[in-house]
Order: sequence, then C-alpha cells, then structure tokens
Amino acid sequence: MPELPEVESIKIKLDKYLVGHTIKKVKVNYRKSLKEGEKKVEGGKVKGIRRFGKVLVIDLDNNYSLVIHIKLTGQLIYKGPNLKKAPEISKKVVGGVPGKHTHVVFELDKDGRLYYNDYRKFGWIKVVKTKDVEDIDFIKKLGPEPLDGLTFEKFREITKSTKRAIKTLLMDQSKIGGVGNIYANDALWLAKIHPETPANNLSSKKLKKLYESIEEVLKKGLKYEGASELAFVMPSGEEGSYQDHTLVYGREGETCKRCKKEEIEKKKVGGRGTYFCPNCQNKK
DNA sequence: CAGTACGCCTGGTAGC
DNA sequence: TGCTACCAGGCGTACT
Repeated sequence: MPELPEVESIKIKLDKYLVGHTIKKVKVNYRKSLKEGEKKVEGGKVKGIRRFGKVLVIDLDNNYSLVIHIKLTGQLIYKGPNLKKAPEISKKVVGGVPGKHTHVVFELDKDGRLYYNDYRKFGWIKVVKTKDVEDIDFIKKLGPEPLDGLTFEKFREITKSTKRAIKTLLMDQSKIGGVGNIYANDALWLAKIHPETPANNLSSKKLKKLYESIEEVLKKGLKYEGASELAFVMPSGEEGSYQDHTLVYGREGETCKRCKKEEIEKKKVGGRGTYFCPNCQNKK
C-alpha cells in the first residue's frame, strides 16, 4: 500500500510533470473523493509539490493547495506534454484512464490532464488555502518522519512510552509519519524483532537496530520507486519494483531469506496482515 | 487518556 | 460455469 517511498515516488514525478501547468478546469465525478472547493483551484498554476507522511500537497500560485491522500488504491495519472513518450499503463490502473474509477479530472493547459483514480474510494482530495495546509488534522497530528526529523532519541522516547505491539506502533501515523504495513514488516524482519513484541520491552541495542532498519528499508523502497502491490503506480502509469525485493512482506510460505530454515508465517497483528520468520524473529 | 472495534469500498478468491 | 459470501486495509470515529 502506498507509504512513504510510494508517495515520495509520486511526488518526484509530479514535480517533473506538473510544475508550470495551470489548472483550467476540475471535473468531479464522485463527491466523496473531493467534497468541495474545486472551483478555487481553477486558474491556479502549479508551483511545487510537497509530501507530509503519506499525504501529497500540490501548491498553486493563487494561494490554494490540493491536499491528497491516496490511501490504498488512489492513483494520480498524468497525460500531457511533459511526458514525452506515452509509457505503457500498468494493468493495475483498473478501468483505464479515464475510466470507471476516475473520480476527479484536472484539465490542464497545453492539453494536459491529471486523473485521480481510486477503485476502493478510500482516498480523498481537499482544497485548502496554502497557509492552512499544515493545520489540517491529518498533517497536524503526524509524527516525525524516519528520513527527516526522527532522531534516535525521539524514537526511543516513543517506544518507551507504550506496551503496544511494536509493529502497531510503527504504523501509527501520529507517532511516526509515513511507515505502513510493507516497510514495518520488512524493518522488523531486518532487525530480527517479533512484530508483537511490546514496544517498551525492546533493549537499547534492538531499538538502535530497528531505527537503522527502518531507514534502510525506506531507502531501498525509494530506490525501487515503491512497491506496486494492490494499485500503486506512478503518475506515468508505470509500476515501482520494490514488490520484487521485499524481505518478508507478502512472502508467506517461502523459506526465510536469512536463516533458510523456517517458512515465513502470516498472522494478524492489530488487525493487519503481518509476515515474519518464526525462527529469526523470536519474542526475546 | 490509551487502546481497540467498526465502517468506509470493491476486486479477487474460496466454496459450492 | 456462475453465483454468493467474505476478506483486505489506512484512517476517522465511536466506544471501552
């Protein structure tokens, strides 16, 4: 599911394609995706793209911004002059572009288009004044980011303050911003920590290893431009490739890459599918 | 206050 | 084959 590396990969592409374009018209096909205010962005020229955790912000030169959370299956697909050759659109773009899951269409100048697809309709787009972006609830509550601002001291403080399962804590956006299921699973495997270990039971040594592991898996995710499982694609319509390089995520039944002794197990932790090696990641 | 269950959605899949 | 029932999953909300 789109997490920090996936959303950052989208951001990098949007920076390339969108900046300089003017939004001419916005068409909303499904009201829950964009509730109100779309007229306010018409006529605005894209100045830049920002990311806060898993949220994207498109800043315009008319003092308004688009804040976008693509949740599980949202897709932002660009067509226009800044994408020279039309790439092959992944079949993960269910229904096509535009298609039956295209809920919002941004018509741009120079005959460009930005399509918002979302087949499960969990994602949202908000129109807010640029100066108010950091005041919207989701961003205001967001914890520090692993690759930008989360120090080890802060990480230790967060983990020491609760007995919740470490994996659930890693995915709590109000504690740490940007980590979701894929990278939480992989970081815990890399640090050899059982996902259900109470956060405040981890030794300093384990914590340090986990802190470094989170950074490592996120960087690897960025290198491969995110994991295209479910519906993640970049604005070009192309997939990322981290799904081919996950450490444990999605590898139920496969032999552990490290110990080569046990098979990866899957169980629910805090209601989420969780993968781990019962040999490497013991509870001690 | 901290922690958890539920609802939002639809494509995919298991079971018949 | 075709039908139904159920599930995943980020996050807001309601509840304990």
